[in-house]
Amino acid sequence: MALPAATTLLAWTRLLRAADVAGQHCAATLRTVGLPPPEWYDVLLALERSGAQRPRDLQTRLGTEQYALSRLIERMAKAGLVTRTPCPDDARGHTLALTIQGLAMRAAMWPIYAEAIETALGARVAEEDRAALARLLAPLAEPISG
Amino acid sequence: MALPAATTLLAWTRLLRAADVAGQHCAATLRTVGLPPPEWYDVLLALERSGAQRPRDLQTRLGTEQYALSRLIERMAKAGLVTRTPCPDDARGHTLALTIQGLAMRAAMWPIYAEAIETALGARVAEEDRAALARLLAPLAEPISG
DNA sequence: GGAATTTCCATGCATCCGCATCGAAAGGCG
DNA sequence: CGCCTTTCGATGCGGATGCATGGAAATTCC
Repeated sequence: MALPAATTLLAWTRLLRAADVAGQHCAATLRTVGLPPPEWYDVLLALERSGAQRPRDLQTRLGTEQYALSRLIERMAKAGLVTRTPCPDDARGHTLALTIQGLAMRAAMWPIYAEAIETALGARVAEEDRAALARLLAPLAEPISG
Repeated sequence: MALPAATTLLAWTRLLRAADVAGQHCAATLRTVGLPPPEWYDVLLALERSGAQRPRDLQTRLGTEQYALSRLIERMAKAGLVTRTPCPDDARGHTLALTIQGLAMRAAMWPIYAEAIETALGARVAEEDRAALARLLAPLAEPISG
């Protein structure tokens, strides 16, 4: 295994820094207006887009750790945004579904979240560069050794 | 403020995902061989490269939150990797310096860390693409509105 | 010089995360 | 069927994080 080239190290530090800056900005923006953090949005969106589903499916879709998702779901259920109903054909699990409030919350979060994304990324990179960036990041967004 | 374009959203999701995948891989690699997490490396490297310095300087250099750095330093001091000596010309603060063990720890971490970076990034993106990626990420790694 | 402000660092508290593990159900296999 | 392995989801526990705040020293301003 070769040691990293200079371009690798530069890309590495910038990748981590850029994601941190952007992520923090979004989380902070949502928080200052009293809305839940971005990961709640991801769950709400996934349930809205792909319909009611089991935690395992959500876990694969979002790429979160099992225990992290378990507790995230618990908090969101406590907040009345999702429901956990027993799964008919697998008594181990349950089916997650959005509530009306969950649907409303996603709708309420979107404008704020969208503007934060625009500020953190859209407004700072030209259109053609964003396309190139997305293309270059594609392989890195895949799980390692898969 | 315009809402995000499609390329913005794609770049956004991939940026966060890529950084998470890469960061997790590195942290996990270090942990499985019993070494401290990546942020310890960053502190050790900064102290080695730029010499003894105050927490504030380190904070600016690394872009961490003040309280996070304060507690990180405390853990590293407890582990014997850095020392905190009273600052001669500012009685509020102190000067951070590497110990011999801190120097040794950075040296011990580097091969493992480097290989993890190579696996997570270097081996998955071509040389010319890494250069392009670093260039495209440069503006995003800067603090927002600064 | 003295008061108000700002900078520097630490910390109480609640929350969240990571790891390991657990209980329960499903699936595989003789 | 009875046993063993795998999958699903929750959780105890220690530790890390974020937020707010605190205290102390430095700086600014009059």
